[in-house]
Amino acid sequence: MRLTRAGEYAIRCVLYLAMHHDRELIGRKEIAAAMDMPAQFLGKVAQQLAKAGIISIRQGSQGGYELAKRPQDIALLAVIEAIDGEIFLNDCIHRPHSCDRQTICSVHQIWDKARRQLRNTLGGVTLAELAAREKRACAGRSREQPHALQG
Amino acid sequence: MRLTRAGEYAIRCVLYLAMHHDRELIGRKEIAAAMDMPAQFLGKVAQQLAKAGIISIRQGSQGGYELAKRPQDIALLAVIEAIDGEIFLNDCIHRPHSCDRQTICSVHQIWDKARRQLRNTLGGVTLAELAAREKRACAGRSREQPHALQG
DNA sequence: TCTAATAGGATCATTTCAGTCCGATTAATC
DNA sequence: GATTAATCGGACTGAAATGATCCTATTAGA
Ligand code: SF4
Ligand code: SF4
Repeated sequence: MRLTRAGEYAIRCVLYLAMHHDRELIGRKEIAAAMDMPAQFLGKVAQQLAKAGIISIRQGSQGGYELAKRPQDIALLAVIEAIDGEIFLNDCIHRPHSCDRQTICSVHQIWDKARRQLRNTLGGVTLAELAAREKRACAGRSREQPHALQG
Repeated sequence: MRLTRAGEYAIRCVLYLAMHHDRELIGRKEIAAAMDMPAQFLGKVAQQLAKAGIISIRQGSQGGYELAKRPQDIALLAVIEAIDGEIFLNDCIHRPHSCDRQTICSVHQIWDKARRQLRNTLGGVTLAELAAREKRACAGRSREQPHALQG
């Protein structure tokens, strides 16, 4: 019942890209250093993101990553599911064959409802919103600095 | 992002107990057979449920399990969390130390919201409701049988 | 051509999961 | 009291997922 590390890194990566959407291409190492993750691991994650059509990658010297769509067109859910697969709180939702009793199971419906709710929440947030909020938070923090360095 | 097998078994176990709440004590093997799970494994799960105060266990000959509270006082969430631990979609929610950027992280808040929503949904359903719905579904199905054996 | 970058397959250590085994313990019954 | 039927609970195991890292190939700018 938790997000994998790879999923978390994927989010950090695209969030960084969204926050620097004005720049064309951003190198893997820069992203990894800024968002605090292993650069090699990010490479793996990025490949999956590219396959899912969320980012595009340029190889070779001066290569790097960039968003394949506009930040306001990428939902958080899409990023997560590109890495960790579609969200299914309980297996029986995904694989009907995994349990015989689902035709009468009252719990099954709860899982279905919970899953819809969760995917809805994550699907309703775009990278554009997240990046904007993040920038605001950072700005707020630097403005605060003279008053309260301890934060 | 999924329920463990142990959690699923725990739910099945307490659901069975709730559906037979009129009987005093029910043997482990009977529950395991009826709800289709390994009896040994159920033993492990039951111990945790007992520690969490959800069921009580009687040892010795003619021993077995029973609900420690009324079905309407046991939420689905409690059963799940007794086995799999408190639900945290993302580690940073649980362990603040696991990520430095959470003070400014816009994604953090989304996880927090999603988690609250999920726990709310699962916390709002009691065993009494589930058992009642399950019984109704079974009754409905047996009434249907003469008409459509294929289901 | 040289060099700086990613691609992508192989590999590996650790942890989690799912489950089993088995001796110890408990309590009803003979 | 002995037998028997049940759970307790710790040790153990195999399989899979997770979280990486390593290394060679490929790509493309200078
Ligand atoms: S018992 Fe119900 S909730 Fe559990 S796996 Fe089967 S259908 Fe799903
Ligand atoms: S970056 Fe944000 S969401 Fe991710 S672990 Fe850190 S605080 Fe949590």
